[in-house]
Amino acid sequence: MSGKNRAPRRSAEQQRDIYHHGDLKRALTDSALVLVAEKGPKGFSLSEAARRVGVSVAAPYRHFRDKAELLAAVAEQGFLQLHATLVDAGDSESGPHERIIEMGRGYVRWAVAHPDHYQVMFGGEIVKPDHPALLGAATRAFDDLLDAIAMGLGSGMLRGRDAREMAGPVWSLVHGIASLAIGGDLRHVGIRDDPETLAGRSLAQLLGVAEADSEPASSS
Amino acid sequence: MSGKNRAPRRSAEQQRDIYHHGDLKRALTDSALVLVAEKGPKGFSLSEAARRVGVSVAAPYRHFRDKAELLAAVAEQGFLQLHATLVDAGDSESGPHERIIEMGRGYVRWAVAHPDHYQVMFGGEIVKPDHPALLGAATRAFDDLLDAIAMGLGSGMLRGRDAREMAGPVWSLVHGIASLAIGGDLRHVGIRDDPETLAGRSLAQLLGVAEADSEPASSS
DNA sequence: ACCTGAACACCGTTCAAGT
DNA sequence: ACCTGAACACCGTTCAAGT
Repeated sequence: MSGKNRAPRRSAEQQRDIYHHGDLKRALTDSALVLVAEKGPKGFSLSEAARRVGVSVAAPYRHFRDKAELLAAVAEQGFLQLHATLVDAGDSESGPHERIIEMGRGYVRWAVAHPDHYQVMFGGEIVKPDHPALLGAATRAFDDLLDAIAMGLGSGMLRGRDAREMAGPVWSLVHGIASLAIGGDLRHVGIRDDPETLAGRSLAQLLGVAEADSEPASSS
Repeated sequence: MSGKNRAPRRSAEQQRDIYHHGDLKRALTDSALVLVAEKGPKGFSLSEAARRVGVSVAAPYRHFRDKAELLAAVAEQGFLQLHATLVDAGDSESGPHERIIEMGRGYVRWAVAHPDHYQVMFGGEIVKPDHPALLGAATRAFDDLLDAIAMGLGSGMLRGRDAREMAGPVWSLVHGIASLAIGGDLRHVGIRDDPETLAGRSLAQLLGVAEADSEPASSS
């Protein structure tokens, strides 16, 4: 009796068997994340991700509709990390201008530190509404900025009408700096400032405030 | 005698023979441009470009080192068009602020009108310094903006220290708007303004000037 | 339920061979 | 000098078949 009697036969591959016990999906996204960081979003291939994780090239299709859906999962992870970075950056400041500026600096810092990941998130290979979880994660990151602006408006210390209307230029500015810095385009035209510094200066200019010298003087 | 006696045998393919009389290079870039506009930079393939132009898939390698070099030629064409657009936009204005704003609007207008072309130019598939002609064309477009700022500084109507330092935020802002608009990201977070309008508003804010209502009132 | 093997159509790139 | 034909290694995706 008992058709389930399967003792662990190959002890060398024990870990692998356990790893894939319903978690091939996570294993693949982890592998994809590493591959994207190693060879860039262009060099990433679904086949290699499958090989690395020890399954056939057809196996991923049990967990992802296609390559784009796996990349969407990678992008989603990126937005979660970016969200955490923005929350951290915003927490360390009290005034609305400084808060927005520090969030912008944090945004650019994360982007240039993870250029390939950032390119997956914004490289245009994925249509975000096709992947609800990705769209949600992206929206959450944007909401961090939106909330900071709304708080500033509410306190009266920031002038403006609508938070969403004000968030457009701010996001565009930091995304533009991140994107051009990653592509090397700023450097190519002789702009050699550190991107994070450039973000701070640009945001101060956009918000119409004099810029603090480098890092904030104190946190008290 | 005469080994060159080759009368036109296949009249149907006469045009094609003439077309490739030393101009396969141009034929391929033209074909690539159409393909990129039709199927996006992602869907573009060197093989299909060759097929469309009526040569074998190996033929392009006589004229381009690899796929990237053909894409670089396409990107170069894009920067030439963008340059022309910026010159046009700048010519129609006299004050430095208005000039810069109109150039920014022109930049975004061209980008959203040619989204796939723009993605080839900034999608990160090409390393610009590897293709001197491309780098030159890109620099020329950036110089349009640089010149407008330098003129404003020279006339004293624009305040600031260094033109290149001021160009960074301006370019980043319009590139960010163009890029996020093309990716649909602005729409996804509820920012439904026309990108060109957003560019005008954002630049006015960055430059610290009150914005003119929509289009400039008159050209005199 | 989940994975493999094999197949399909399609790439980018190389190279000997043709004219 | 310029192009073809054929080959190579590599994709993404599908599907019958295995356990």
